Amino acid sequence: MEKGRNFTTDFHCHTDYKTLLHKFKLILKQSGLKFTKQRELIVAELFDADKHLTSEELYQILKSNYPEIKIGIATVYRTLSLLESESFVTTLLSEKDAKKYELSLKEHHDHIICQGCGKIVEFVSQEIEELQNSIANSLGFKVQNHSMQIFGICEDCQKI
Amino acid sequence: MEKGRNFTTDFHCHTDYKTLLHKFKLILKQSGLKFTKQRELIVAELFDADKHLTSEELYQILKSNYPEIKIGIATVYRTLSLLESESFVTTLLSEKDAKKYELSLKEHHDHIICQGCGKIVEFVSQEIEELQNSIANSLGFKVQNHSMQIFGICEDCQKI
DNA sequence: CTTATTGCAAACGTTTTGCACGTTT
DNA sequence: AAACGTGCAAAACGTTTGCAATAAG
Repeated sequence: MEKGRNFTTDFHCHTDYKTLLHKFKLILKQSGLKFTKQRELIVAELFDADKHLTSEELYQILKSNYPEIKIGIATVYRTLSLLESESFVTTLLSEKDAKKYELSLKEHHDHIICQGCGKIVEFVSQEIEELQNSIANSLGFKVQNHSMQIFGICEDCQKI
Repeated sequence: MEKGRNFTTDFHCHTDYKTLLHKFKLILKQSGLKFTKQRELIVAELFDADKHLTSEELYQILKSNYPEIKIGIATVYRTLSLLESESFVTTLLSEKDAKKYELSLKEHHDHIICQGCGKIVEFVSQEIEELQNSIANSLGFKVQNHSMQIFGICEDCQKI
């Protein structure tokens, strides 16, 4: 953690593509599901993506990167739902647009979103995490998950 | 704040209906907008509601409580958008359903949502608020707003 | 009398579904 | 061969919009 900061924006990606694919195949096998070309490419593109993707964005990327294979948007939706239910991807709800997905490769983190340009910065604060857990416990809840977004204007957009 | 807790679930509602309505009329007048029966009833029902409402729920309540007046769902959507842009209501995005609205009568607060029964408990932690602001500032963001939801299983649902 | 607001229905963007065909196991 | 997955098109869902009629200021 950087000096003087009570949070970090520095995440470690624990997983390489080979390990990820193996984990994915394992999940499929355990549920009696099949490993298809379409599912493979969806995971591959999520791995390569450097940002959160909507189903539509992912679909367009797949069509343009792999013109030789057939893919329908329904398959993208179905696969993302599957991945979400397996906690293989993390979902970000947005005010205006569609759901956005990213692989759950990184450590858990929260998001700060610029309302000007849509830029997303990820961060995690151990202090906040602990407070959230302590609050939920006091209220008798067993925590499954949480999401926190800060909405604001980033440095660049403030200059405009 | 209760002893031994680093948060509170005890909010004060600063505003009675008369004051609320006056504030609403003022907003309308300042924007050159008109005070209509439909807008009045929407605000009245939001005031009476003891939970977050979707546009559809609010529409159904209005039709059943006031069968004598005409109301269309488009008006409910338009009015909620107006109220949202004036920060008169607070919006809660949900994973599955539509947007949910509540009047911004209470102090700012966050939500913990039971995935079993949908129950929503509101809370606020001054410590978390301060940490959020300090993180955003360090990242160069000017904070406009933030939302935090914890998802879990409430005490009752854990027994089932 | 002017302007904003309404209800309606049609349009919209996102997501889901039914189905016949294809692929994986 | 059996079971699951696929693309396609249609449907579903929440939400927005164009419009002619209506109500507020």
